[in-house]
Amino acid sequence: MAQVLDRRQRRRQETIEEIKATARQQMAEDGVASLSLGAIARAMGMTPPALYRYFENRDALVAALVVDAYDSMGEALEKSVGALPRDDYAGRFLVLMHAYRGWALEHPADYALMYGTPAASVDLSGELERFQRAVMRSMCAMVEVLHAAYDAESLTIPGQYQEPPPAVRAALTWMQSVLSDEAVPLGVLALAFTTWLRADGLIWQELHGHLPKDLFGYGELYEMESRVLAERLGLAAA
Amino acid sequence: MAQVLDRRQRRRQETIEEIKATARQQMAEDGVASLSLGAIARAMGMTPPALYRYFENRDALVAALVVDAYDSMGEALEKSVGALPRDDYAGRFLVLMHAYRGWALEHPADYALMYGTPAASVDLSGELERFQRAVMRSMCAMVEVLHAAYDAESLTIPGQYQEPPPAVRAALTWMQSVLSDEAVPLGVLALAFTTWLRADGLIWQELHGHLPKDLFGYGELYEMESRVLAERLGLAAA
DNA sequence: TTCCGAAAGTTAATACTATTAACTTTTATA
DNA sequence: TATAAAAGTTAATAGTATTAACTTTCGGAA
Repeated sequence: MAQVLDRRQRRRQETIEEIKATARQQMAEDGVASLSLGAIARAMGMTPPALYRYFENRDALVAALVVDAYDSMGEALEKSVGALPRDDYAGRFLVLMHAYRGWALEHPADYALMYGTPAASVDLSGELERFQRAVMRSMCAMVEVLHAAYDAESLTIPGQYQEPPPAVRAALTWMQSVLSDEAVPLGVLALAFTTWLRADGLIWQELHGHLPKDLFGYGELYEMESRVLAERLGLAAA
Repeated sequence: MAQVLDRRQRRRQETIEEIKATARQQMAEDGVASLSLGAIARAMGMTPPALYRYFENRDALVAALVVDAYDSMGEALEKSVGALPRDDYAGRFLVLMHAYRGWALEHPADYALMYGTPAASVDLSGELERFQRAVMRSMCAMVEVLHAAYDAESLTIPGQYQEPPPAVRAALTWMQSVLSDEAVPLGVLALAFTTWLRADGLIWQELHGHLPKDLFGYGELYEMESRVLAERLGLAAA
């Protein structure tokens, strides 16, 4: 009995993965906006209503794709710093920044899903926690790098970050709890957070901005900003 | 004859404005994604096909809304610095940053239109130049403030910004030409650009991020970042 | 081996969307 | 007042998500 259910559930899981894979492929080809259940079903040799056996509706599928995207990104980030020695703080920081943009450029549709407007329409109530944890996972790698540098006294935290205003402090404390790492100083969290947001601004502009893409040396600009940041943070190289 | 056309064209222009106003209102209420020609027509007491007398298609309407949004934002930014004396560089900078976020929070739908994914699907060929000029207008105010500070030797430009890599240099030169202000140093342009992008990252996260909004002191975080930035740029107060 | 029940998938239908074509009304003037 | 263009209508097409009802498939139990 148990085996049977396992078997069926395995096939079911395979179908779910195939649906998501097909959806990702179509997003990559025609953009996020044109993600169509009909097109997905057609590509899989099914009829559209069959998809509702696997996802409650279109939004549920999108939500699943978003969570997957965060996981994929988190994995890529974690892998990127793995090769470098733990005390090469500057190196790990730069590799992480580079990997962040690299992942975004390799998965533009997923990135658009994570940070674009469609995500706002998606209902996340119910699995909100799982979602927020997925978001925080992508921050985790940066927090680790900065935390290690902090412990080695190789991180200069601006004064304002050490004594943040109360509302900011509350937010950072919440982050601490989600990361389940009460030891990480709030200043480190603040730096990690604003660093990612700065990267987001640059990458989003590169992917979806209205300035001539071919002309703009976004890659060099990004690397330049990363180096400036590493220097300012006082991160030591190995 | 001329009067007739003028009269007709004026009525036509009024209808166009009414369409855009209705669209903006609906976006504000139900989000950008649910912008529907049918709903707009219904609210105006028309039938949907009538709208095609004024806009070639849905994308053309969206494009017009985006250009309008950039203009509105540019105007708000210009107005914000108007009250302060020209030599209060830090004050003008902070007011500008504050006005930027303020406008975004007051016009979330327009902001989503400018930076969100729907804009990417919109075809801008044809009026590309007009569009890019609209984008650059919002940068203009920041460039002016920093340029004035630069001339007064009250702006510290990081070394990397003064000697940017070639591809970045090309982009900045292009910006110079669009701003039709060849005199503004490239370092100032680079600073203005990256400053806006940083603001974008914060604001976008505040509006469309997946972290608990009520908990996050985005306002205080933004002001904090602005102050840190002003200090780092070496901007002098009046 | 047959039979049963659940899972998976189908067809048909509803309600929405943008868009085009063809037709009608309105409008402003020559 | 007749005319021509502008503005708006109805009708139709093709696409979307979604639900309901029906059918097939599948895996195990009697």
